[in-house]
Amino acid sequence: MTELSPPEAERKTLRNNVEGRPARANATIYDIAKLAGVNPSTVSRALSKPGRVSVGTRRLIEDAAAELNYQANPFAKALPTGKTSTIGLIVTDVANPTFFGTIRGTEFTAADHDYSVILAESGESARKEQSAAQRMLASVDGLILASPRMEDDRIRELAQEKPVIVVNRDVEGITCVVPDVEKGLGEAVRHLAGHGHRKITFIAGPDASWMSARRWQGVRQASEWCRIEAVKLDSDSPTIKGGRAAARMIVDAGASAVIAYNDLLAIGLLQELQAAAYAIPDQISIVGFDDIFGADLTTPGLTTVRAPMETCGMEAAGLLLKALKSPEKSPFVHYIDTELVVRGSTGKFLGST
Amino acid sequence: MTELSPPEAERKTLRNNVEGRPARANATIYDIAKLAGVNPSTVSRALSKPGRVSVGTRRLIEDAAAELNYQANPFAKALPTGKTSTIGLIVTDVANPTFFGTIRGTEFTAADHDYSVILAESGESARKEQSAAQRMLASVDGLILASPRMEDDRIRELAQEKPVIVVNRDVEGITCVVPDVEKGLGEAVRHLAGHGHRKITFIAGPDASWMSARRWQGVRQASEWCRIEAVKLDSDSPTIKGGRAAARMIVDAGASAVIAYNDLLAIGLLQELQAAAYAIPDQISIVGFDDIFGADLTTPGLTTVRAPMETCGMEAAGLLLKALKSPEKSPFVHYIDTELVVRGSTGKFLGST
DNA sequence: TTGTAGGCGTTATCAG
DNA sequence: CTGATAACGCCTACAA
Repeated sequence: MTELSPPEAERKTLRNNVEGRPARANATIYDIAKLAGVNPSTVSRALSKPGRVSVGTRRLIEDAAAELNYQANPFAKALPTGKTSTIGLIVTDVANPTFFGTIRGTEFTAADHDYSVILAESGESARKEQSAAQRMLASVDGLILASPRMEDDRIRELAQEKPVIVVNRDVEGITCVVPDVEKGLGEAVRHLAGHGHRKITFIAGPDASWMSARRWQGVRQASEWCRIEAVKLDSDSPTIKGGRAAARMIVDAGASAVIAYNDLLAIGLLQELQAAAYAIPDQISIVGFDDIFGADLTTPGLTTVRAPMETCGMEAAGLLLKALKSPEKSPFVHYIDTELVVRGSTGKFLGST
Repeated sequence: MTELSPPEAERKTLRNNVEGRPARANATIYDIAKLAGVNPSTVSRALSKPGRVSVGTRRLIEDAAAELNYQANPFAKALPTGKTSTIGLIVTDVANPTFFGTIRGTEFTAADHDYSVILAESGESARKEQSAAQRMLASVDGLILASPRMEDDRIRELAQEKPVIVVNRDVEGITCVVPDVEKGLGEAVRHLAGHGHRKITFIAGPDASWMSARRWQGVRQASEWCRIEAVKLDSDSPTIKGGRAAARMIVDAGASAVIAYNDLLAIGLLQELQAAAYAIPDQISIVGFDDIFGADLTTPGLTTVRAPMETCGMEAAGLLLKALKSPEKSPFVHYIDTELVVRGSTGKFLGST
């Protein structure tokens, strides 16, 4: 099933080397040096800081490198310099659609700058998150923490070792990228108020989530401004299941309009309510948050506050890269605008039962 | 802007936190050696192959390591050994829900074995994919290619350098993990046939996609077996948009039942058809493939063939790790069962118009 | 069982 | 501008 005959000769040809050496292992600067007739250190220089070498030898070296199909060993490179050309990204849940955008954005701008991203998942656990971060620390130039669950102090400790960018949360002393919930939530509340709703129910996410607290605050403020009432209800988990479970609470609370901590919750709510023959939005209006993939797949489509996570990911990676170049900018919070996306799950309240 | 005063003394203090210091710069085996009063090489041994060292010194060393909060430098470790404890994962599109499962499964079992995964995206381009693979090659122990777009030969070339596992495609000579479309598709076709459909239209994915070809083949075979007709139609892109665009074709083709290359296509189709006032499934039955997140969010829910991608990811990572331990198992294709998930988008054909 | 001495592939610091 | 030569942190024969 595998090859039988000795590909010996063939191999030798493949690894075209000065003397037919086992060019197997990637060529090194020594090989190049030999081929170009210069000193290895000159090769290193020519390759890393061209300009500090004469044009002649430079071409010579570049040609040799090309011929040998040279590929610098990233580990050897990282050893003396400490720079790994890698950034670490930790998300709480790889399978949570919220993070797809973040992952993608990060990957995108990282690749764009010839950086690799190594990905880890914390599974919503502060402990796992921290150990993942710790493990990563040694092999990356910097870290992006998406919706971190660990304490502020831990994050600051990390940031003392390597540059850290936090997404989706505001940590004092750390540069953060966070969707500016106020704008979108303001739009949402006004939208609801404009449709005659006098009271808004907010379904919160996990207690540990900074974002949840922030969103609730946003809802409350906007409600105050609009002179309508706002109450908070807790959920088990920020998932579709959690949303379904929360449905009864909502009904019991006599809500006519609810804003959920996230789309998953909102979708679960929508499903359960519909299953119980409630008319959406006629009897209850539902607003989600995030505008994840699938938010427009429900019937009616989910009205939601869009948080452009891909932009956040790109922004975060960009900031991190910048921090790697010029150290120690004073940290700041970078806000990304959110906006209301109106679909079918919200409308005028047409009475109960 | 850098430090002014001689950090000499300070540094000394910072390191070796015997006195409760921060232990700033990572400790090395030298530090441990000093603290434990042994030779660095002994430390190395004690840490990597305990058992080749006396219990006494071992404890001594482990304690010292713990105290210094020692963390081996992965790069220094990788240099002499060549092992990186990292596996590379390349997907065509990070934002495509199909891959979420793969990513997650891979990350999961990798982390479980103390491996990191570094992620790259090819953007559907064989060229970008190959360059990504090439770049990665140097920094990983092995590679997982999810739905690769590059040619078989290129993949085999890669596999000659480092172990490679392919997901979602069958490449001769390479260990692959592929959903066994036959079973699920067979169920789907029988399901449709059982509902009176005599002709099935398959909407294909990208030409370059091995999977698309395979699925079409599966549909054709099952149709033959069921004695019904099967025709193939091409799509622009395997996305919701592509699905919407294909709607007219479908109608023109007079299809009563369609099986789409993937769920995205199916959802797009569903949306567009509904927008044109077609009744689903009364006038047209729609079957997707993958059972991505969101497939059950549509109304009616999408009947689809579920491909358990998370399992595939775990399987792939597992196989790769195994290949890393014991080299050169003969490659084989590992099939993962697919199954039909019946939801609301399929049913009896109730006549046209 | 433990210490000695090289080496892994690059970069960086000096001289020349 | 270029060539020696010493790190970088760890591994591994080989010797003691």
